[in-house]
Amino acid sequence: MRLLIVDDEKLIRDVIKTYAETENYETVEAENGLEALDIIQNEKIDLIILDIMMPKMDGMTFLEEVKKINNIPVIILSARNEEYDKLRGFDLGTDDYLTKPFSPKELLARIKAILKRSGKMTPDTYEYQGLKIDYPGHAVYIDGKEIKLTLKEYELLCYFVTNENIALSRNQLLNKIWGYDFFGDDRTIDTHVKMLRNNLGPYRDLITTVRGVGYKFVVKDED
Amino acid sequence: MRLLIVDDEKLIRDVIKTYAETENYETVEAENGLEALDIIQNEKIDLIILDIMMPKMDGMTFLEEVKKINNIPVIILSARNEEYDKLRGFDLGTDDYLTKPFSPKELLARIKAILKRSGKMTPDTYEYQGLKIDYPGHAVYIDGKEIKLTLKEYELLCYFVTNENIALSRNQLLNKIWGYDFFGDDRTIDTHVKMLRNNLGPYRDLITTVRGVGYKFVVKDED
DNA sequence: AATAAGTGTGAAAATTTAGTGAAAAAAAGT
DNA sequence: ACTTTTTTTCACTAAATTTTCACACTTATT
Repeated sequence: MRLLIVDDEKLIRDVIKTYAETENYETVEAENGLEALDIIQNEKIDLIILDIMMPKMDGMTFLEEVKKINNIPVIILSARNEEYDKLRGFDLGTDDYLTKPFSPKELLARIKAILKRSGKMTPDTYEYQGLKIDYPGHAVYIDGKEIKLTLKEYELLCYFVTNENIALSRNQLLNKIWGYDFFGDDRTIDTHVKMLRNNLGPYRDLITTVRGVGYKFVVKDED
Repeated sequence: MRLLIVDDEKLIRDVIKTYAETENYETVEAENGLEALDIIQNEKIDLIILDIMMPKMDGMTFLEEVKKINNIPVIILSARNEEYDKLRGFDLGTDDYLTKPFSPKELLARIKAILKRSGKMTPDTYEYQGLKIDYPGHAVYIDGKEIKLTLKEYELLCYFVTNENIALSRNQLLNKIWGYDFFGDDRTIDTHVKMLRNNLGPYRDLITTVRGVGYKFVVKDED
């Protein structure tokens, strides 16, 4: 879950960021509407927290733009009694409104609520047949029995399952799991895939090789 | 029900006290954080009403201490428009926030609400097999015999048990237990975990290490 | 069939990480 | 002021993880 925090005051951004991170949300910050627009066009953002009072491109204008471009839910922050009326006209369908000063608890509660109803809740487990990943517990089970994976193997598996049926190049895997600053050997991945496959036992074939590209985690729809 | 009112202005304490008593709450007063800390360590308090702006030990510091020591719910009072970073100390669990000037009626409503839900939500003991934590008493028992833990060990254990089966990163532990302003060594945690494990004796294995991440308190469901 | 390119794999080497005891530093008691 | 306790840092070790690499193997191409 990635939240975009749009506020011109760094202090407020920081506070929100701090609390958001305790709930394991990733955060991205923007200090004005222009910056924010740029971000939502280039990154995947699940929810925007927007201070309506800002210099440069003000909140209202930004909000209009967002609603044109796509449907990311927005939580609007505003000083009490400020432009509440202006917001009337808005379709607050997926959105929420909060007056300052607000308690972080309240904000987090609303974030949770909105993400939930917009169907974007991160599930905390993944399951496919007898394969189960318990994300909070950092654990993987096969037919109910925990299998022990190293961190890299675990990360690899998680990345695979969030990209079911998509071929992932070695480069993609390196960048996402090892980070952009890894300058080692491509083939390191192969070794990790090997070990992951071994650990997956009966499910080892879910990871297929895409020759000349990389690997793919293949699952069949089970309707 | 005993409420602790922490505010440097006697006038406000008196107002709150008066109203609280109409609802048959007992009240205890403190005019600064130090005094208040002393009280919560020596008396049974069910709810704290805390003015965030105070001399001596200010409200935030006090709040952090309270949250470390035990789990008493807090209603925070604050002048409107006061800086938001003051909100930082929130434990988002059981607290509430109220801006001055507030109506006594509103305050009482929140008191009632919090006491109601904290009555249900905050059990005052934790038990798993022969391991028992007595929160109000700040004590831990193994098979009925008290074991003596240092404060950090106790805090660590409490945080673990409230996050059963969830892998906790060192960072998370540092932030939650040491506070966001601790800039020491990661490995300090390891040492404390070591000591906690030693003290847990037969239950030492409940704390498992999650390599590359941190630690996890693992309990098996006992249906 | 020969060749080239890409992949699987086992094992060794390099690196990282966690457990630990002991010392230093800080805090609390007396 | 002194002792005791708690907390933190640190260095060393053992162990686990990660990476590299050589060689066997597979697949695609000519």
